[in-house]
Amino acid sequence: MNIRDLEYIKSVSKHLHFGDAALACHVSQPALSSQIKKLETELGVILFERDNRSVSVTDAGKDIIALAEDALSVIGNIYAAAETARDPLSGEFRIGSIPTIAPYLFPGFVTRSRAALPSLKLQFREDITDRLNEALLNGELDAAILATPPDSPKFNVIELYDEPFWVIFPENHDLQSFKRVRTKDLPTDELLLLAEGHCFRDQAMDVCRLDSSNETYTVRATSLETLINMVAARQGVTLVPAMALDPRRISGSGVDTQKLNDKSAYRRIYLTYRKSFPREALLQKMADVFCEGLPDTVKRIRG
Amino acid sequence: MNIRDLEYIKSVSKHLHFGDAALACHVSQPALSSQIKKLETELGVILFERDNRSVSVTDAGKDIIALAEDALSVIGNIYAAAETARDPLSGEFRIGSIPTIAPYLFPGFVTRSRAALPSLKLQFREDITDRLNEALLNGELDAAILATPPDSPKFNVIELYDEPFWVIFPENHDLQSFKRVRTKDLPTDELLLLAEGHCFRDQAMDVCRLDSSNETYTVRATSLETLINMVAARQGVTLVPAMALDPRRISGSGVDTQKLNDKSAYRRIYLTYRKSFPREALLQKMADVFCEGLPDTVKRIRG
DNA sequence: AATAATGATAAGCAAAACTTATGAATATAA
DNA sequence: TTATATTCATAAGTTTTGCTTATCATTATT
Repeated sequence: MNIRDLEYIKSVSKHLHFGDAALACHVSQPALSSQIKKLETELGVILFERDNRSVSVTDAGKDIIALAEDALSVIGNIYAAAETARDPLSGEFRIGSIPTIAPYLFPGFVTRSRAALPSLKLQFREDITDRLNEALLNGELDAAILATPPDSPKFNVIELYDEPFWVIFPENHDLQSFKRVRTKDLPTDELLLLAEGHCFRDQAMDVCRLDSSNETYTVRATSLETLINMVAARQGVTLVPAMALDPRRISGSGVDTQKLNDKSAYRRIYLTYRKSFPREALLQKMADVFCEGLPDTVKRIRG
Repeated sequence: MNIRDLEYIKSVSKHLHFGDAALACHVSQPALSSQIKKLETELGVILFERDNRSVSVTDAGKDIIALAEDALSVIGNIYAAAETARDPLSGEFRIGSIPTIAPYLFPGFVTRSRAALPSLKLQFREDITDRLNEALLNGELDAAILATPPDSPKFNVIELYDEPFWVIFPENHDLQSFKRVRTKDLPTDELLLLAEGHCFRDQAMDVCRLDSSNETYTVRATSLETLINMVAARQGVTLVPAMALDPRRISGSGVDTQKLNDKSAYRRIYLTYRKSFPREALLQKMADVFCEGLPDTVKRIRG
C-alpha cells in the first residue's frame, strides 16, 4: 500500500469516474486504474464496482475509504507538524479577542506583525469571552486576548498588561470638579453599562461594588463607542478601559475623561492558549509584538 | 512520503540504532538510512540526531513520529477492515422478488440462510418485476429472484428452477372430472388473473393463448391468495405457480387443484444480478441455499 | 450504423527503492 | 599508540514500481 493509493481511492470515491479522478490526481487514467486494481488485489477486496459506464463504491469500499481519509488527514498533520517545526513563526494563526479590546489592540498589532512576523497568516475573530473560550477549547482558535484568567485547566496564559479604568462624563458634569475621581465618587445611578456577557460590564460593576440587584437602567450597549456617544448625549456617565481612550475621538465630542483613581480599578489582559498548542515560540513572539505598541495609559507586564 | 517510511522512523525511534531498525524492517541498513534521509529532506526537518555512535530523536521528530504511529494504526485498520470484508459471505445483501415468488420462497430461505450464511445481513424487498429490474440497475438491490430472463445486458442470471403451473378451481367444478387438465380444457371466460404489471399475469395469459384483447373480466388481484379465495367463493378458476400450493391452505378451503399438464405450462426462475457485482461466490452460495429447500412440485436446474 | 465515452490492457520508459560493497568517524582494546 | 570494532553515510548497480502513450472492448448516444 502507498499513500498515493489512498489519495487515488479518495479521488475515485469523490468523482465516481476514473478519468476525472485521475485528472484530479495529476496522473493518467491507466496509472490510477492499475494502482487501484493493485490495491484491491493487495487488500483482497473490491473497492469499486464499475462497468464501462458507471462507478460505484462497494460496502467494503465505503469503510475502507473512510479509513483512508482518516489516514490522509493524519499524514496531513505530519506535514503541518514539519512546517511548524521548520519555522514556528510561519503558517496560519487564528486569534480572537473581546469587543472591549479588539478594536483598540488589533489594528496596531496587524501593522507591527507584518514587520515582525512576515510569514504569519493571521485570522481575527471578535466575540464575547465565553464563546472565545469555547472556540479555543475545541480548536477553532489558536489563542485569545482576554481580560479574564484562564477558564480551563487546559489553558495557559501569557500576562500582557494591566489596563486602568477611566471615567467618561459629559462636559460640565459634577465630576469635572474632582481632581482625582474614585469609585465612591461615581453617580452609580447614572452609570451606563455594556450588555450582559461582556466581561467589562462585570468588571465595571465590580469596581463600583454594584451587583445585578442594583440595576435600574435598561441601557445595554454592545460597544464602548455607543456608551461614549450616549455620554456625549448627556444620558449618563460610564467607565471604559484605558485603551478605549482615543484622544482624537474624545476631544471636541462634548465629553471629559478622568482616570479612575482606585488601586483596584484596572483589569489584567492575558494571551490565552491551549497548553497543548505546539508553537510556544510563536506565542512568545506575538506577546512581544502585542506589548510593543501599548500606550502609556496601561502598565506592561512583559519586557 | 511513503507508508514504509513511517515504519522506518517508527523502528528507528524504537531501536535508536539504524542497523537494528533496518533488521527489524527486513531491509538493509543503507536502504533505511537513505529513505530516512530522503524523508527528512522532504519534511525539511531532522528527525534523528545521530553521530557515529548514538542516535536520538529530535523534538520535532517526537511529534512527527507520534503522528506516524497514529497513521500506521489507521492503516492497520484498513487491512483489518479488508480482512473482514474479504469474506464474501458476510456483510449486507439486498435481495428482491416478486409477489408470486417472495411469499413462498423467502421464508424458508431465511431459515436456511441463517445456518448456511450466518454472517450475512439480508434485506428483502417485494415488488413487481419492472421496479426490481430498475432497482437492480441503479444499485438499490444486489440481486432479485425473477420469473423473467435478464432485462438488461448488464445483468447475469443463475437459473434456479422451473415452476409448473397449477389450476385451482372450486370443488365440484367441471374440471374435477378431468384426469389431466390441459390449457385447452380451461374455461378462459372464468379465468381470474393478477393485475397488470405482475409477470405471472402475462405468463398465465401466455399459456392460455389469451391476449389483452380477450379481456372480459375486471378482476385484478394483486396476490395469489386473493385469487385462491375468489376461486373458493366460486368466482371462477385460476392458475398459480406450483410454489403457491400450500396443502394446509388448500385442503378444506373449498377448492381443488390439478397440475396443468402441458409441457410448456411452467416458468423459469432466475437469480438476477449485475455483471459487475463483485461477490460472485456469495451469489452461487445463495443460489444453492435457495434450491435446497425447494418442494418436489418444481424442477431444480442446479445441483 | 457511426460516434463518443469510459474503463482495461499493453508496451516501453523513468523513477524509486533496494542490494552489496565500501568509506569515514569514533570508541574500545591490546 | 595502534589495531579493531562499531556505526552511519555513500557509491554503484540492479530490481521493482509506477508512469505515459497508444490501443482495445464495451456500451450509450446520435
